[in-house]
Amino acid sequence: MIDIKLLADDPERVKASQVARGDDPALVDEVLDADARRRAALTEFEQLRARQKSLGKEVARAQGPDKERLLRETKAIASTVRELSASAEASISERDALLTAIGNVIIDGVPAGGEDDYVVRELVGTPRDFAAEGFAPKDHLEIAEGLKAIDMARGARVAGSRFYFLQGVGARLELGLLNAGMALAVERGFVPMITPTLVLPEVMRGAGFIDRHADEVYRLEADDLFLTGTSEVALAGYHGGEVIDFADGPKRYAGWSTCYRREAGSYGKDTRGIIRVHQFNKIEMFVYCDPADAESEHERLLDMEREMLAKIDVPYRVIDTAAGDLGQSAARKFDAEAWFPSQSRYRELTSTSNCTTFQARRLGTRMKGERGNEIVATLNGTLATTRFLVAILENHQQPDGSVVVPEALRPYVGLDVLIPAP
RNA sequence: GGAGGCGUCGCCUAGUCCGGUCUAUGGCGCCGCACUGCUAAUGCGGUUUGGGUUUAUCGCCCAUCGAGGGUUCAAAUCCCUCCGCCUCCGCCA
Repeated sequence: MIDIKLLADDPERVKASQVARGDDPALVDEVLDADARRRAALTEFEQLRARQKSLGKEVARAQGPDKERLLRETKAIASTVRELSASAEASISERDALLTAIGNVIIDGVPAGGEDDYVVRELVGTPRDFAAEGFAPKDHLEIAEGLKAIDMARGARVAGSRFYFLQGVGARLELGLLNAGMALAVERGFVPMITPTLVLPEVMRGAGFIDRHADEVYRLEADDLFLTGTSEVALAGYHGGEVIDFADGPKRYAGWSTCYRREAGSYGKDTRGIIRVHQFNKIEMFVYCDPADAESEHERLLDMEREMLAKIDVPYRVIDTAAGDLGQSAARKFDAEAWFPSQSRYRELTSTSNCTTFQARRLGTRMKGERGNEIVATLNGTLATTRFLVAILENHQQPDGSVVVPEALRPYVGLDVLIPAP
């Protein structure tokens, strides 16, 4: 949720952000109007409520006819107090409904526009020249089938489309990758966490996954719980409602979890292999910090992602995502996209978002500041995920169908080369 | 799954039976001031969080006793639902 004070103090800035996102700038004034109605309704209620309370005290003290008279008076206003209370509450809900429709205010420098309006920040490595090597690159699934590393058909039989089994060297590669990621996180001072993957509605909402992503999320109706699509949700809820002490620096966590996504809006997209699936594993970094440190923490997360991409040794680029392609909570987002030889293009492998105070405000996560308790900033970023396997398999494939394990992963995978099964 | 107990403003705690001087008691901790060569001790004052009013301060007001409903002129207190923790019983990987 955005800070209502910012709307009042600098409405033009918020409107500019809305325009850059392709959202409606008129919302800003609608929220301000709704807030004025909220204050008016609240004041009206509070004044009569104060009257009711002071009458109540007199009632307690009074005797005889005085008491009768006071009781008549206070009984007369009771129903009005109730009505005013209800309309004050309604005015708050109306304001909040409008307020939650406004996305986080983008950071200066974020490119305006939609999905295709990103700016490439850097380009690392050079795609392999398979033609020069004399063979055509296979896609990750073809390679994986040769290695008996991924079984899509049985995945579909057991759980439906977009499910799969990782088996043999595929399972070992994933475990090795995730362990390498966790080791890096620990080395850099992140607290390793294995998080709940089912959370309460309030946590799901707090993390920002109900308002705009509702149909991408699995919900267990019988228990009113949600399956999380990332450990970001549980880690965002971890310090919900708390006042954090940053004396020892930001709180940095690395959450390991299985992730579940309905992929409702992506029928027919990336149907082959494990690029887009309903269930996968991921190590997600999550940081709570002083808002003043948020941008430097964002760079730190991006550095972590670069290190991880260096470990798997694939060509990649980093893009500064355009405003319209940001999540509701993000003020800026950097994606690292790896080269997929089978598609001859870069595809997202990691994504790191600076949510500034937007997410923490809804979650009620604060810190001791100079002016009392202040809302903290939160940031998140991918460290390693199942999709990395696609990039590893395709970029390190050999003409004979084997795949060379990137050197940095070998101690974790326990293999130097993945050899096709007989 | 069943039975019972508990949940109070950082921590501990009084208050709940029997609704109204609860503007929630006291202690610990913490902050400020005084006294003192320093520390300690002592004394005095302050110390939930959000919101409204206010240029701001001071102040005043509203809400907040696990959460949400209800009863009532009035709820920490009575009723209902839910959540969490503890004890016992049952079932079970």
